[in-house]
This record gives sequence, C-alpha cells and structure tokens, in this order.
Amino acid sequence: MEENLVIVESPAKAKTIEKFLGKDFKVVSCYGHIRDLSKNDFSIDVNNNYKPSYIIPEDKKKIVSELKKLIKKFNMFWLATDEDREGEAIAWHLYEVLQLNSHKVNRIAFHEITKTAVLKALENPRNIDFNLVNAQQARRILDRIVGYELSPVLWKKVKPGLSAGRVQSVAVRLIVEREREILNFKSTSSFKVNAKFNFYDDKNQLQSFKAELNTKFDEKNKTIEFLNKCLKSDFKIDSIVKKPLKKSPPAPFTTSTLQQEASRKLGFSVAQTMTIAQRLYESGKITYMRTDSVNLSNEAINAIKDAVINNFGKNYLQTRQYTTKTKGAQEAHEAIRPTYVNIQEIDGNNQEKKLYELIWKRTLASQMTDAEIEKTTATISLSNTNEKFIAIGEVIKFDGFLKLYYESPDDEDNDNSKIILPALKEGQNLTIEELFAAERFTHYPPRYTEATLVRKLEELGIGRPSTYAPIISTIQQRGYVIKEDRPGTERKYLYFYMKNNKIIEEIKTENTGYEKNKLYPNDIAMVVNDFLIEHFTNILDFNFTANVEKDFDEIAEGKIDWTKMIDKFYKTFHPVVEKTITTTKKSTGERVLGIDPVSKKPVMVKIGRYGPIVQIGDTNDEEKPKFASLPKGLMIETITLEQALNLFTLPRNIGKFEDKDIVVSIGRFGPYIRHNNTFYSLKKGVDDPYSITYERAIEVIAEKREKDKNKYIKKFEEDPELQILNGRWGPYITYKNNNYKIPKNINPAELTYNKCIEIIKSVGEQKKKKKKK
DNA sequence: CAGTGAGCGAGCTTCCGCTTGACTT
Repeated sequence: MEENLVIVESPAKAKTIEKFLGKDFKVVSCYGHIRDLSKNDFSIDVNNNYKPSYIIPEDKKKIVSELKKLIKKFNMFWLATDEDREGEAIAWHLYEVLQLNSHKVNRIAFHEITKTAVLKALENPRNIDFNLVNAQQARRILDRIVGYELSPVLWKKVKPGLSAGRVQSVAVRLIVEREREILNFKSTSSFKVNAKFNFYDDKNQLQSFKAELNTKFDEKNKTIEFLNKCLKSDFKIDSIVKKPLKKSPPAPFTTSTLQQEASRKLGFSVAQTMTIAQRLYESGKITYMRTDSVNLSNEAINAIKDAVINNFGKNYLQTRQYTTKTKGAQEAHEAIRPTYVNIQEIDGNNQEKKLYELIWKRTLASQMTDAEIEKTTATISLSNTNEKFIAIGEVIKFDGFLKLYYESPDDEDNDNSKIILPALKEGQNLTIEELFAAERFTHYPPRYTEATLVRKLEELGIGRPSTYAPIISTIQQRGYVIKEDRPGTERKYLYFYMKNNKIIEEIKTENTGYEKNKLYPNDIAMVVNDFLIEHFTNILDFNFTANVEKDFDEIAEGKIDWTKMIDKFYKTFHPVVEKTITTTKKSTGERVLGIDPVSKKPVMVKIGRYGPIVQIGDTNDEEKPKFASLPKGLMIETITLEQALNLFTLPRNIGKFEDKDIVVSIGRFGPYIRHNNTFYSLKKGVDDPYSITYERAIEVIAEKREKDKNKYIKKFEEDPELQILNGRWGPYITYKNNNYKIPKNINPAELTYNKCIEIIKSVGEQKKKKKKK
C-alpha cells in the first residue's frame, strides 16, 4: 500500500507538482470534468427539484477506470483541482465517482505552481465546499435549460440544426448589431488642413516642421476661402506648452489579452494562439494558458527582477502587483508568464518562438519603470484670421518599459507616428512651405475580429478563458458568422494644395473599406437574432450573465439554495418557451422588395429550406412562384429589387460552341459554365456569370481542357475503373469511387496494376484499424 | 457535385466549461 495520491486537472501540472513532492506522493491527472449531463437528453428532472442525472462521457471512461484501479493502492487522497467553481465541482465528482472514504480525503488548492505554494497547500487541507459545488451545478443546469429549450424552438420556428445559448447568442448579437450599425452608417466628409513651416534658428540653420489646423471645414468653399487667406498671411509661433506624460506598462498576459496581442502583433487566430500556448505549457516553458488572473507569484516577481536588472540595469526596475478588473474573474491561476524568466529564447518552431518571445517581453515589461514623455504643443497664429495651426511633438525623456515592449493598437492606421519638433521659441516668425487640404470621411465603427470579440465578451463577463476559442468556432459552424477578407471600394475625394502662391484643386482616389479577417453575420444570424430578441429579451440581454453570476455568488456563499434560484428562473422562462412554440409563426426574415414589372407579382426575399432565396409570386397563386438563391455577397437585409430581378437572368445561354450550347449559371458550388455536359467553375472575382462574354467562356473551357490533360497520369487496360490521377494534394489512385494516397517513396508513373491493387488493400486495412480504435 | 423551394413524417440536431489528443481532406 502506497501513501498519498494527489489528483489534479492537467497532466502537465501533475508532472511539475510531482517533482516538488517527496517519494510518498504520486500525482495524477483527471483531465478536467469526468462527469456531465448526457448530451443526448435533457438530464434534468424538473419535477424533482431539478435533480440532474450525471453520466461519465465516452471519452472519459478510460481515465475513470484507470483512476478506480489506482485508488485501491493508496491510503490518502488529495483533491487538488483548481480553486474555483468548476474546480470544486470536479473535486466533488471525483469524490463521488471514485467513492472515496471521507476520512481519507483532503481538498487542497494552489493558485500558483511553485514549491512553496504546493507545500503550503498540503499543510492546509479542508473539506469539499458544497456551496461552491452547488453554485457550479446551478451554472451547469441553467446553461442546459437555456441551450436545450431554446435550440428546439429555433428548429421549429426557423431552421433545423440551429442552436442558441447564454453565451453564443450574445456573441452573435454583438456581431449582428455591429453590422447593422455599419449598414446604417452615413459617412460625412470634412476638410483637414495641413501645413509645413520653415524658419532659421540661432545658428542660421533652416528648420522645418509640420502642423495641422485646429478646425475642420465642412464645406468646400470655406476651405478654399481659408486657404486663400493663408496665401496672404504672416505666421508666427504664438505659444509653446510643454507637458510631461507618463505611460505605465500593461499588466501581464491573461488568456484574453494574449489572444488580442498575438492577433495584432503576430496575426494568429484565437484558436492558433491557444494551440501554440498549449504546446509551450506542456513542454514546461510557460505557466497555465487558460487564466483570467494578472497575478504573479512572489518567486516569479523575484526572478523577473533579476532578469530586468541583468538586461537593462536597476534604472529600469519597478516591481508592481497588478489586480484584475475583469467582471467575474475567478483567478485560480497565475498570469501567463515564462516558467523560467531567465530563458529569453526557446527551442521550437517559429510560431512557438514568437509567442514565447511575446510572453517573455510582456512579463518583463510589467515589472519595468514607466516611460516618461514630454509632449510639446506649439500654436501658430495667422495675421489675418483667428484659426490656429497646431504642432504636436513628443520626446521620450526616459523610455522605461518601452525599451522592451509596446502594446499595439487595434487600428494601426490611426497610430499617429511620433513627431519630433525642432527647438522652438515663442514669437518666432515662420514662412509657409507647404499647404494642403484633403477631404476626409468619417469611418463606420470597426467590425469585430476574433480577438476584439473576445475582448468585448470578457468586458461583459461572458464566457471563460477555456471557452473563448470554442465560442468563435461554434458561431461559425452553425452558419451564423463567417470570418473573411472583403475588398474595399474606390472613393474620390477633393484635394487642394498650394503651388506658386496659388491654390490648386484636384480630384484624387483612394481605396476604402478593405477588411481583413473580420467577422460577418449571415442572413440566418439576423433572423435568429431578431427572433430571440423578440421572444427572449432577457436571455439576450448583455447583462444576463452578470445578473445570474450574482446569484451564483450568493449560492457559493451559502445565502440561497441553488434549486430555488433555478426554480425561479425556470418558472418564468419555460412558459415563454411553451408560448413561443404554440403561438408564433415560422420566422423567415421575409422582406418584400416590390413588384416584378413583367409578371406584376410581388418580389420577396427570405430564408428558404436551402438558404436565402428571392421569390416572385405568392405560394398560394395558381401559377407556381419562381425562385432563385441569393449568391454570396447579397444579403436579405440590403438586396434591392433590381439586384433581385437580375438573379432570374440565369441560367443564361450564351451561344453555341462545337455545336453544343454554352450555359452559364450558379450552382451549389458557385458560378459555372456548362458545355457538353461538362462543368467549368468560374473563379470569384475573375468572371461574373451575369456578364461573362462568349469569347471569355471559350477561353475558360480551353484552360480547363489544358489542365485536364495533366490530370491523368496512368490508366490500366486490366480495369478501366482504376486510374492514377493528379489531384490538389498530389498524385493519387482512384478506384470504384474511393481515393487512395500513394506512399511518398513511390513514383506514381511507374506503378503497375498489381502494385496499385496492393496499395488499395493496405490503405483499406489501415482505415479499418483506425475505425476500430 | 452543379436539381431543389409540394407535403408528410421519421429521426436527427442543441448548451457551457473543465481537460487533451486524434483527426484528413
């Protein structure tokens, strides 16, 4: 019989802790929750005090049976799961499932994985906190009720397969509402005036600097009027104001801030950041990567201190402890930091190195001095009018943490690069060298990126570090949201400049509205969001989570009974579900666009069985209505009558080639040309099915034919069904509608018939083996 | 692979938070 068994949540943590403890301790991991409500039914008995029925999910059966075997060999058990709601519940589930003897169980917790913290925890065992466990059960059951009652409503009233939930529906709402703000945004323009001034300094050296006018003109004529005044004006420095500024370093990384910075600085997606961080964590290079805490252990702060002094000297050291401002933070772990701060560079792939470097820099910077900046504002007056030019310069007096780390803004375009002004004196006369005015437009609010959506959710206290990445993938998988790039459009703007003491007008063009990796709502998101807001306002409220969190806290403090809280919620929520199912009509987002001038029938857009469609004529009419699907880029919300009618011009017969018709249309996989029963895809952005010419269509056909020539590597007389082809991922064998990979060491052109059959058989067996596993 | 959108009905879909691997096209 061995002595002590410690159970933690993560295997990497188990490995580390085992090193701190003596021979009398074995540390194992339970891999998170081992018990949950069944995925396949509601699993809550609403007539029996909301009694949940828990099961051990398929993927946890193995670990549970291993744990069961293991506990027989030990005498004392230490449940060392995280010290938060979920961690406490995991400890309780372990206790129940493993049927541990209550006299032999100790509940312990540590917020940091350091030797002192672990040893200290062992000296302070306690019992399982059932209030905290109940707070978790309330959270779990509330989420199940909301998710599993709302989703079926959507299946009946909108479309099968959809989903709704406390977190995802709010995330979708944010994106839908932002898109509508953008659609309704009216851009206005004004004229911004800039100038460049010259003067000779004490040493008779020519100096120059740039300045901007303190007013913007909303009319072209006023702008010209002002510019003409400038031509006749004298310029002089009116005043110089110097102001010291301090900039403090940002707090060490949490999951959310790491995701944001990795997105801005390294271009990583939220999911990418998490997988890379996971690898760094598993190889012991960084602390736990799913955390909402900005806290650093004392040991870490000491190590960072040394690292700052070694790298930058004492002048740059300023230790600080950060406190979290995040709503609902549970702070069960430290901030994300290098395990060993003295290691500046790690082995690993490029991405791992980059992410580590980012974490290392941010961690050190957090314990460095403020940056001291001197901001100079010079005001330049005109002799013949009251407007002033303003020149702003910034000089870094002491760089402090900026020596190492600079937090990127969301929008790099708005980052006014620091201007250094020459030494200026009040009363100095200036001559104007350059003068220009450009028409500038107000910009719509920015669309969400993955990272800015995470920040917004965190701000609202919605979602947890472990769920930010999954939320983003869920709302995309359900078809609510799509992440993509969209091209901008050209825009003309007015530009005036001074030349030979005259003002010259010019029309320039610029590209605007180009979007990269932004989250766009689909039509279905708009329809579902409107439906949910109409009938379930409370759940979609941005404060819903914050409100129920207050209740969970009271349950955790033992002030209220969890079943009472759930009962109160269910008694108001469930009747609305029932009422919505029985009394509301199906929601299709239908919008009537106008009348078709040919048939004189109404034209409408709505969500159909297979997606958004335009319909001409009513379903009840004698004559069946005509349908056309909305192609990518057109939305129910914004499509015009003209655009809708245009969709009915397909399929389009554009002429005969080699005695056969060429027909252009749009199918499930996008626009295509059909000729002689062969399909030729049209690439988006290159060819438009509504306007493609006969000549261009023949070109497309010829291109594809040329490509197909290279498609066949080999055919066999023994069996025409067996072929070696060149595919997107290289050469492969195709046989009876199945494709088989060719091993890398084999030259496909030299394959014989028998060798192919051999490959097919061996690959087939491998597939079977995998299925069994 | 490149139709579809009438209507009926069977059987399916779904939540949020803890954890890691196992996945191919």
